[in-house]
Amino acid sequence: MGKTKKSKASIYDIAQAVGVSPAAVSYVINGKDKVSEKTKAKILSAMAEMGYVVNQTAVSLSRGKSSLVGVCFPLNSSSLVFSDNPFYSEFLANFEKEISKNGYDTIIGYLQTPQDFERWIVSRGLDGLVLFGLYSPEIFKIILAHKVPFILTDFYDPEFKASSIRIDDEKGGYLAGKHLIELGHKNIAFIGGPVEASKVDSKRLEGLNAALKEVGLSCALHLEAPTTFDGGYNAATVLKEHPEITAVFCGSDIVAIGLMRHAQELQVSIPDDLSVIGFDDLQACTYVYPALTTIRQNIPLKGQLAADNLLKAMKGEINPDPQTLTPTLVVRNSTSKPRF
Amino acid sequence: MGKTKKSKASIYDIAQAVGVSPAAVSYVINGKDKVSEKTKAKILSAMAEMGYVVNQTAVSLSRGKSSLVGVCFPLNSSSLVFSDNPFYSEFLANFEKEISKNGYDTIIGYLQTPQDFERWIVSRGLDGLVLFGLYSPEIFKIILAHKVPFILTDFYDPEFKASSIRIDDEKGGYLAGKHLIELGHKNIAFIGGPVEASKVDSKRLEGLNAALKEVGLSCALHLEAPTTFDGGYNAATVLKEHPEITAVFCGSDIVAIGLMRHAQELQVSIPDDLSVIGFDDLQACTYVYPALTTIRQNIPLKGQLAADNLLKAMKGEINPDPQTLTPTLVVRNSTSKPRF
DNA sequence: TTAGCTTAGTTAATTGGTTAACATATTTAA
DNA sequence: TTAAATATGTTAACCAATTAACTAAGCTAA
Repeated sequence: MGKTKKSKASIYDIAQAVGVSPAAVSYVINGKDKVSEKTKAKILSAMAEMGYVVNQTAVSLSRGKSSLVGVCFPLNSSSLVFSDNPFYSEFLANFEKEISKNGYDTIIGYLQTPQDFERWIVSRGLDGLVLFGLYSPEIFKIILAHKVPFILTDFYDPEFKASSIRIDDEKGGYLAGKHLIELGHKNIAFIGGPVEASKVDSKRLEGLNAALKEVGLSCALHLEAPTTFDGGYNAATVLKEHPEITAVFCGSDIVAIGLMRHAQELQVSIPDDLSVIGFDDLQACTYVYPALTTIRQNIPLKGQLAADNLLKAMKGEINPDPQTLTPTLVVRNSTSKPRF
Repeated sequence: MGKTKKSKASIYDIAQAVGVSPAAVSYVINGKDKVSEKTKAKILSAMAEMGYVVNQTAVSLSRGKSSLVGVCFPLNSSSLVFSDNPFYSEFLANFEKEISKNGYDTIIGYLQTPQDFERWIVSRGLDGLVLFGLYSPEIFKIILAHKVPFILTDFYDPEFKASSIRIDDEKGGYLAGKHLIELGHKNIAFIGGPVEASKVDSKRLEGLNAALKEVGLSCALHLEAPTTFDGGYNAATVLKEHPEITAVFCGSDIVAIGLMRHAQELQVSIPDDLSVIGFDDLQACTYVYPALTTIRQNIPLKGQLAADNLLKAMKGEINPDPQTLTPTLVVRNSTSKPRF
């Protein structure tokens, strides 16, 4: 057996080895210009030799900053949202990559009650928060009360003085409409979430309507359906009763995928009998047959921007205007000219 | 303006308000039986009134335990793995749910170098680690050197004295083979990852072979393909040249989905001309047409077991035998009797 | 020459909670 | 009636950093 090495070297150990005070070591670690080059070199080499790694816990306690940010996925919505959607893995990976460059670590939470939230935020002393979608007023009260910088994703309310990131849903809807119109469709339907629940979908519908209006058309049919595979699946039966409709714009890819699936089972050929366009550009768009034409949002960019905005927010730079990403049209095989 | 409340109450504040020592407050918080009911009640009510929330950072520092566990997704593999696979969101959600019940928070990391790893583990003082798949020997050396309890997921090496969770790949392969045999198939192909890279897939192939051997058959064709949509897509051309093959078992759903897609483009009808069975049971299995028959692994259970095993490992209870989950057959519409 | 400024450090309080060791007061047992 | 045991606390060292305030030596300029 060799010497029993202490499992972790502290600045005290380094200081003792070099023969200086712990403060000197701390100054070197933090790049403060208070130590001579000679001493600095000695400290640095002792640190390397002894395998020194800073104890973030101690730093957090003494500085009153945790260098920890929380990303929260609410549990009150349908659990489908998380497991269905590669969106979250992809967002998280890109967010983490960016925020970790700045020395922050990411903690995740699936919280339900305001009490859970408070415990989570306060006990860990989170420096910042990323919130998805809508939370209850009680939860917002907690967040606001503790003055934790936070950013909103896929949700925007002018009432909140917070940075937020969203996609230009209206423009997305417009692009979808334009695409269908250019293909020659006249009777276009929209399938989206219940209006009061999904502001996002109603914006997408507005965009569609704007495109239709430009050419003197209007939405032929507006179906409400939950934002799930089954929601789209069930909508197919209604569509089957409206043979005059030659194209559908779905507020989400997942709905479009469910719709296509059932349509095919009902002998409705896509895109020959019915053109379908979605929104999001999930990976699954390329798996389905025919591959789904859709409006793409750039998820990696969203993750990166979320990190950038949160970093700014933590410095007190809050941009009350939502940061809006521009969606793009991705044409695949689920849309074509109408038959007649 | 009201009174300027201190932003966070500490045990000192509580102690002062009640007129006891901070230690008494600490004992109450930790349920130590050292304080009279009367005093305890006073402390508890002061805590409630002053909105006391424990400072985990201070607890971590003084106890030398962070109550933080890390879940690490390696970056060196194809990024597809993460964004393609709802597996990770789903695993994470269930893992977090279970581990948070025991007072741990989850921190995520996408680490690359051994140095990144070391900084991550040591500086936050992580109490435990969840690792996915295979890491470099240098990274394992770091982990072992710091004696952090960890568990392995989807990877098992008897060399490591660590708990691990995997699925019974061999049994899964057997179930797939059995299903195809019972449908009457005689010429069955296998598509999987390169043998040296994917131990998992070779186990699955072994299971298939075992089932075939029971009825005096053997694998008609073994194709190697990367575990991606494109890997499956490209394999379809080879299969087209082998009309005698009536069924394929793919080592992963994603490969099966790519294969089905191209097969349909090549006018190979599924399941009439070719039965396809996958492995994993991704959500996408129900999106594709026809819905994919597959071997299911119970992801929520996997997340929960990962948490349970990690909790045990942190108590020093390491089970060197891998914990093996049993896969099940999920029959959908991509498999049927062969035409002839 | 001497007051004043740098440079290169050190000292010690602070962050919030834990816990071993100690101190009384009260109960119990002999 | 005492000694021992129990109940109910308090004190203070400790965890690993940070940082304001202090110090001493060396240098500069008038």
